[in-house]
Parts: sequence; structure tokens; C-alpha cells
Amino acid sequence: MTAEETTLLRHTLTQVAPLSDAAWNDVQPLFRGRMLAAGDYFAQAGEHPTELAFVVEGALRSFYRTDEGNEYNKTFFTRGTFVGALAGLIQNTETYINLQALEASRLLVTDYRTFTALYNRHHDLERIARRVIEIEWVKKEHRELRLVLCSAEERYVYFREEHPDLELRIPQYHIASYLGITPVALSRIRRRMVQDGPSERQQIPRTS
Amino acid sequence: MTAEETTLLRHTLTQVAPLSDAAWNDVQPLFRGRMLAAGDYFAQAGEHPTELAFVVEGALRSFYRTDEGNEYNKTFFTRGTFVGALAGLIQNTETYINLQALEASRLLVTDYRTFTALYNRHHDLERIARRVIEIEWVKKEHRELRLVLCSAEERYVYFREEHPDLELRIPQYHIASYLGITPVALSRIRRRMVQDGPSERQQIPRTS
DNA sequence: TGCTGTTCTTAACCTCGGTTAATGCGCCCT
DNA sequence: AGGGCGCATTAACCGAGGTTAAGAACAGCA
Repeated sequence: MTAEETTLLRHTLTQVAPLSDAAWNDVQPLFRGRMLAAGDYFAQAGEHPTELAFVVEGALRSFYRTDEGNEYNKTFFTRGTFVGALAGLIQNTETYINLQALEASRLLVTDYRTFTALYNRHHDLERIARRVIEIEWVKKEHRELRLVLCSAEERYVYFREEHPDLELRIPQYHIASYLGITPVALSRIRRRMVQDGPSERQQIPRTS
Repeated sequence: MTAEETTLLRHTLTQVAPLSDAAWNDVQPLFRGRMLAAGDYFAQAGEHPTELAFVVEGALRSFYRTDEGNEYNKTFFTRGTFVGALAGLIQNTETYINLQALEASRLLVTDYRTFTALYNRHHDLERIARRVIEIEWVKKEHRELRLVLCSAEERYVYFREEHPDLELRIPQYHIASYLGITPVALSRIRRRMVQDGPSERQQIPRTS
């Protein structure tokens, strides 16, 4: 773990709510650096997840795989975000979500139970955790509204605004899966957009 | 506020995580009873929300209204649940969500800022808040998966399992809106189901 | 009793996205 | 150079759900 990496982690935590030096001194040694190659899994459906990570470099996706083997990309994770099989960690159950590196990625990894145990000693840390999950909840609400109220083309435009860097780094079928459509449909949409120009879209409140 | 009402509130909080008597003694006086008639609003889009409520009796819906006046029912709230324009409360901004009573409803209402200020004095209260929002996050994840991976018919079946009491109490167009379809489509689905019997459905992990 | 408003149903037509399959393109390998 | 592979595109067809509009059932009420 380089100084730059821990600084990014500390900075990210502090941005959410104040973090005391005492809490940080307990938090910092819990994390270990880890490299993932493209295609490597950080968590797999059916496993009981135990780890939480912070992305320093690279990109990951969380996805759900149906019984028939279809995949739905739920979220993309890039530099400065936390990644983990949250539902499994929170409920202390097996996860049904897969977490996979889309490219070579650098993570800071901690044991989730050990981390949350610190909440007892450091109230400020639990406050940060509360704020983080609240913010994530709001993001989920926005995503829900887009899924229901926006066309696939509108969702595609939003994706490009949300992840301007990602579009060129990952294959289009991953983007299609994130939008909840097939690669064929995304290709049609892209053609329509270059021919006719992007059409007007619903104003769904923005995250951040 | 009757004793039965405060008992339900305390019981609901305690189920999430331990609640000290000291914290409860500070929490309890913050809440005031309020009745809503069917159709009354607890929060309206464009307002800056300040209140959080606990449903003791009745039913409410949260919904988003598009620029064209179309409504999408995001959630139903019934006895024993918390209701509020969460995104607005959390981010201290105007809300884009409406909260409306679907039938005569009894709420216990508190000022959100006053309530969250208690987190400073009572760590256990902030823990409960963290757990509550975590659980809500998991519910949102499940809803997202259903929206993307399940057909309208499958979502309808899930709705009936999730709210077995509600189906008979509220008009079908509210259910259709919750499912993200039109009343016409729901009517078609209902006919298909009584004729052919409900079809097989995707196994999306259950909430609760 | 009839009028009115609300909700649900049904039918006819249309659109968007799914499905399947063929084609093309770039890239890696030997 | 040639073969193979992964990915994007395109076309043809299909089906779920949207749209519009017309009835049916029912309740409230003068």
C-alpha cells in the first residue's frame, strides 16, 4: 500500500463525514493491497462474502447471473469507490452477486467484520458508514426511476455522462447489460443516435 | 399517541438493534400523532421535506410524477414502516417524490433534523439508523433486479406475495403503476393468469 | 329511478426491444 | 499469409406492453 493509496482512502472517508485520527489509526492497518487481473473475481455468487474493498485503480462490475446464464450488470466500480457483495455482507448470508475485474485493478481490501467491529470504538466511523450507505440508497433510487421511466436510449445517454471514461475501456455488451438490453439493441440505438442525433429525454433528478 | 402506538414504534426500533432506555426516553417525546385522510399528502415534490414518520395504521404510496403528468408508484407503506421523502431529507434538498395516503392513515411524525441530532447523544440510535437504511438498500437491490430481469407478470406475482393485504384495498391502477406498466396491461395479465394459471418465474432472491 | 363518475375490461393497432442468424472487422497465433 | 476468435453491426421476424377508444360494472346521489 503506497502513501498515495492510503491518502486516497482517507480522503474519501473524510469527505463523507469527519474522521478522527484515532479512528483512522485503527482503520488504516486493516487494509491490504491486492491486484486483480482482468477477469478475476472479487466475489462470486454462492459464496459467503467476508471482504470489503476500496478501488484505487481499474474497473470492476457487479452482476447477477440468472438460472439460464444471462447476466445483468448492476454497477460499475472505478477509482475512489467501495466495492463488496453488500447484501451478503449486511445480512451475513451467501451472496447472489458476482464481482469481477473488467481490467487490471488495484484494491485495498479489508475484512468486513473486523472493519464494522470498529464502529463500537469509533462513533465517527459508524457515522461515515451510515452516510455512505445513505448516499448509495439515493443512487439506487435514481437508477430505479431511470429503469422504469426512461427508454434504453435515455439510459444510454445517462451512462455516458455518469462514466465518461468507461465507454472506451469496456466492451459494449457490458454496457448493454448495464442498461438492461441486449448488445443488438444497443447497436441499433447507437446507429439511430448518429443518424438522427440524440432525442429529447426525461428529466430525472441527477445523482451528486 | 396511545400506548399501543409508542409500543409498536419502540418494538420496531428495538428489532433492528438494541435501543437503550436513555435513547428511547429522548426519542419518544419527539413524535406526535397525526391523521391523514385518503388522498392527503405527507410530502409533495418541490417542497423541502423536514418530517419523518412511522406508519401505525393505513397505507401510503410514494410516487414520482413526470413532466407529462404520468405517475410511477415507487413504494407502498403500511403499518410498522417508516415513511419520508428520504432523498430530500438525506441530502437536505427539495424532494422530487410525493407521499400520499391511499386510505385514512395514522402516523407518528417527527422532525428529521431533531431526530438525527440525537445520533450525537446516542450511538445506539445512529446504529439503528444505519441498519435501517442498509436493509432498505438491500430491498432496493431486489427491486432493481426484478425490474430488469422479471416480466410484468412475475413482478405482479411478487407484489401479491409482498403485500397480500393491499391488493384488495387499493385500486388496480396503483398496482399497475407500481409494477411499471399501464392498467390496461395489468388487466391483460390478470386475464391470462386466471385462464392459463400463473406461469413459471425467475427465482430472484427474496427480501426478508 | 336515472345520472354521473370511477374503475376495470376488452379490442385494434403500434413500437420498442428480444431473438436468431448472417456478415464484417480487428487481432492474435502459428 | 491464413485460420480462428471475439466483438459489433445489420436484417428479418416475433412478442410484450403502450396507446387509444369503446363498453361494462358499480357506487353515490339527486
